[in-house]
Amino acid sequence: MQLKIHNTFSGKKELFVPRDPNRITLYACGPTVYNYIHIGNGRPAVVFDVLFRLLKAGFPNVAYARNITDIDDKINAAVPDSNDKNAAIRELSDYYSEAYTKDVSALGTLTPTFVPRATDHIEEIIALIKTLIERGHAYAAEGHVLFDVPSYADYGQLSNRSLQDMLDGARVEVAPYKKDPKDFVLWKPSDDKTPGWDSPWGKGRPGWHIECSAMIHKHLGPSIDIHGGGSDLIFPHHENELAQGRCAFSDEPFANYWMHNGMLTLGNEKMSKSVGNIETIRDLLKDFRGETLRYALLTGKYRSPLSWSRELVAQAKSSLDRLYQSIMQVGDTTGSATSLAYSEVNIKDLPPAVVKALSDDLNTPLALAAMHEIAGDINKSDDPKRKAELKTQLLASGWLLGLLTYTPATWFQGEDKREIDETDIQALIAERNQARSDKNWQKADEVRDHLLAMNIELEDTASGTRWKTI
RNA sequence: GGCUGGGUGGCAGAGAGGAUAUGCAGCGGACUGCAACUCCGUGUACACCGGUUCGAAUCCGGUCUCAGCCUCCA
Repeated sequence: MQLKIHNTFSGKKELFVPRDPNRITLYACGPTVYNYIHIGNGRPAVVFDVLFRLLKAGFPNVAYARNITDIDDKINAAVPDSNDKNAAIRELSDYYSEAYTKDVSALGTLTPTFVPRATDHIEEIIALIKTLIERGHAYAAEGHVLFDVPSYADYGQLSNRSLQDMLDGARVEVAPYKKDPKDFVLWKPSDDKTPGWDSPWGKGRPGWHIECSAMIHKHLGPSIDIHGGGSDLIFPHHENELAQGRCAFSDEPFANYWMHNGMLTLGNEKMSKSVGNIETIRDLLKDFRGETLRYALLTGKYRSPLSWSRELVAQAKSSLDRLYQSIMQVGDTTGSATSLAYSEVNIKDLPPAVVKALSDDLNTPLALAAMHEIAGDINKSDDPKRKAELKTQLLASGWLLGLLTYTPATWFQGEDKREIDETDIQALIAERNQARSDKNWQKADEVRDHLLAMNIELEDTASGTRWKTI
């Protein structure tokens, strides 16, 4: 597979050369769990899920880790003071951790190979901090341990900024125990109301950044192929992860390729909790299927900002309808019914246009266009054998993008929005068809309008009358 | 101020020196009892100003403008 990846580190599109073709390693930053995630948080989950699927189709073994950060001061702050605040914090992070998994699963993401949680890796984190101190890249001060930024000459390489740039207009926190204003916290002291673990530096908890370095090391190794996340993580999160990884583990690149997805905007501004312009996946799922949301997320290239709107989702729904319509046209009797049957598909059995698009730095809009070409060919062909072949291609492509997971019947006749049950629909259709054979058009139209008022649309085909929920 | 990446038809969004992107919506036609689905047809689209070139939306320079990061953020 000739996969090209835009590498944030070099700022260029590069040919992907695995460290070991027999074990591809991919890490994507997951959420800090203290509330429901919004659709912008879902983007990296979906984008790196597509990458995971593509890699799986091209390589025998792909190890994909997507972490959950369940120790953070924002989580602590989200819980009111109480007798057992620690237990309450744990409960909260457990709850939102499950909510996260549920939400991204609704977006059709596969379960990653590893879903490590920060609090399950305190030992590794402490060991990592020890190593950094031993190697002269970190120091303890007043119960804290700090990373010594000036000790790492390459600091700033990933985010392409010089130390001087960072100081200009800097809003870095200047604490008395810091040797340098840019030094960042690896470990900080905890009081009784804050979760903490015993450590050589007293009871405390890890800072942000260090948990990712530790989990990557444990599950994937000292160096990995691809590290991904949102573009807002480039600095400082990934820069710091990189510094920790390089200083602790090896002189090899911490990650060979860094990939960053662009932000979703809502109303000309980045969707973010602090601005308040968010749409949670929970809320969106009340009106749309997860697959529709996923399609909407994939209509833009992952690196570009994507302006989110209900209209975008509505367009995604119509576009998916077209794909499902063409599959339905072939009929359920021929071949597999959904893309789920193609989970073991190999790159060589997929439509070249789709593979080519995705291999070019995950060009999902182009891949979707290729799928629509296939759908159009299905509709235009009158050779049943050819249609069946094309349907196979379409569904296999669907697997790669995580779409077309429904049977057409379920897609169009799903129960989520229906206000009438199926037997009644069938009875009304029979009534209307009787009226039609009597050439009682007025009656026939009345029945059709009646159904339409209940969001049921009819299609008279050569093989009978079909209905769908709109 | 520094660093990124953008500005494409009503909307979304690819492409990237000479090509029909694709989808949604609209319009005309075929099919249909009428529709729906589907098919066929349909858009002087590439922010602006210069330059390079036989030829530029695509390259170069400048202008305007938008978003992101520089602080927690996906």
